[in-house]
Amino acid sequence: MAEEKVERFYDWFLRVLEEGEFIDQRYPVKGFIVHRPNAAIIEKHVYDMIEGELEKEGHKRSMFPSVVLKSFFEKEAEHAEGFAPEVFWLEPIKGESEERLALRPTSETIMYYMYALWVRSYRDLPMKLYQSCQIWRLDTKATKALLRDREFYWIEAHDVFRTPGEAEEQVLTDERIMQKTVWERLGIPFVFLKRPEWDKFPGGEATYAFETLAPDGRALQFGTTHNLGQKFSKSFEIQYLDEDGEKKMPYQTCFGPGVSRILACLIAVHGDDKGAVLPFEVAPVQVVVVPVLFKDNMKEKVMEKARELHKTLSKDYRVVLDDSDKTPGNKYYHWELRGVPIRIEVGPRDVEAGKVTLVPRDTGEKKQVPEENVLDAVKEEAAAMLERMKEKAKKDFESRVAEASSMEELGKKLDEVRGFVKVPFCDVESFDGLACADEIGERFKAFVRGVPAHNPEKPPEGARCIVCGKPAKHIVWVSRSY
RNA sequence: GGGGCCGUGGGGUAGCCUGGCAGCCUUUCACCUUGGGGUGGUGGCGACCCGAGUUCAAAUCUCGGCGGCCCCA
Repeated sequence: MAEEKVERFYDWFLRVLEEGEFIDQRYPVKGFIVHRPNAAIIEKHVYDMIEGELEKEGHKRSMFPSVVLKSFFEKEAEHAEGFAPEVFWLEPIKGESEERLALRPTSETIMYYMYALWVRSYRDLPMKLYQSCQIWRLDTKATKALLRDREFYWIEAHDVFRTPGEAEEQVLTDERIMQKTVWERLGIPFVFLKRPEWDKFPGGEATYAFETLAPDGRALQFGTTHNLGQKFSKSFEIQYLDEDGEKKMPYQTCFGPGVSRILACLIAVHGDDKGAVLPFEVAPVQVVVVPVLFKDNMKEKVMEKARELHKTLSKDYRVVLDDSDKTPGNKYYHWELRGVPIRIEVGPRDVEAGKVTLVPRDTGEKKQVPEENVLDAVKEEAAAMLERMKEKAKKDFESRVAEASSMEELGKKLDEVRGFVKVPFCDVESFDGLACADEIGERFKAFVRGVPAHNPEKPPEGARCIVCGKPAKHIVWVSRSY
């Protein structure tokens, strides 16, 4: 299956994105790409989906400035140090403040200045705001379309709580939001990993990441959520007066689902050698009607039927009638590349039988359905298709998680399964394990991604770190990554 | 920071070594033909990264610049 996708993933990926008119990367600035309608419309649906869930969980939409004062940026020391190499700085404006401005690489230091003004009383808490926006990070490594750009689109939700327990609870809520959207509705399987101590968000107490697997075996992080503890409330002086009349510092979390990355995951996880395969809910075109015309007396009848179908289906769905003069086969390839979930063919045979031919994108299996049932048939097929896509993706993901108990075996398994390899490891909860992680990095170009946030596996009795041989405290997930 | 590779129509490429009308595939446009898995044909639009040098003549050789990609620290 899908040789090209696996063997030369990025070539395949770029070909689908460009030929399918999802993106155009000819804009001549490295790391900045154009999201064409086919991409932007999917991204809009992904935004709607996640924003909807955030709002159900009590978040309110807002919009903050995209520039940050240097002095604000530097308030939280670890944060400033961590992000400094990736910041785009603006030239100071003549005649105005001498202080430099940065384009936001993330918005903590912008939003929390305001939070300090807004949070007064325990009655103001919890405060839960999100914004959908783009951010800029000057990544010096090789850029890769949608996977590693210098400008990307995401949502960031920033929450403020009275208690550390509420902050911890929010991390679980964030995970549930991703389960309900990225997995349930988009069919992208993922693992929710707590990052090692040395790989935390700069300025946070704990970092959790959502990761799926690209076909080439590299982990693809499409979101993170951080428990910030009181680090930012301290440096930004966010305080509230509690019921007992005491001034207190709140606890914070922030959650960042990467919308462009989720689009990349959709293409990477579900695509095949013919191109993209999109979940019905987010597809820019959900159904394409292809009339099959012959130069005979049926021609007009077929066209008429096709127009009728287009009209009927358009009541409920995003539909295109492809009445161009290309041949049918050509149209099939065209729409398959773009990932259109359902194709409906109408030809003389169908018209005579009072039926239409319905073809789901994932299997390509044609079936005839009575034309009066077409709306229901599309609805049913869309649901069935999502279930098949989920099942297939999940099976693939699970088949690419392996275990190893030595360095040699780790190297072997990484190549073999093209995915995650679980190994006994000394320590990810302090910097003690960093040297071991570095060695894994050096030998295999693979990284200790962390341990599952829930029910982490316990190392068996007497298990030892595969690098240093000290007693293993954890079973960690290792993989190459984007 | 060190090393390597490469810039030719919208996309992919040949030509470069050995200087001589820039070829092919794809895309796109028009017309005809075809139409249940990329129909065939005719015609059209469209390119040598920039600058200087050598030469009768430069995509090709030399020098400089700009841009992109890859590998290593």
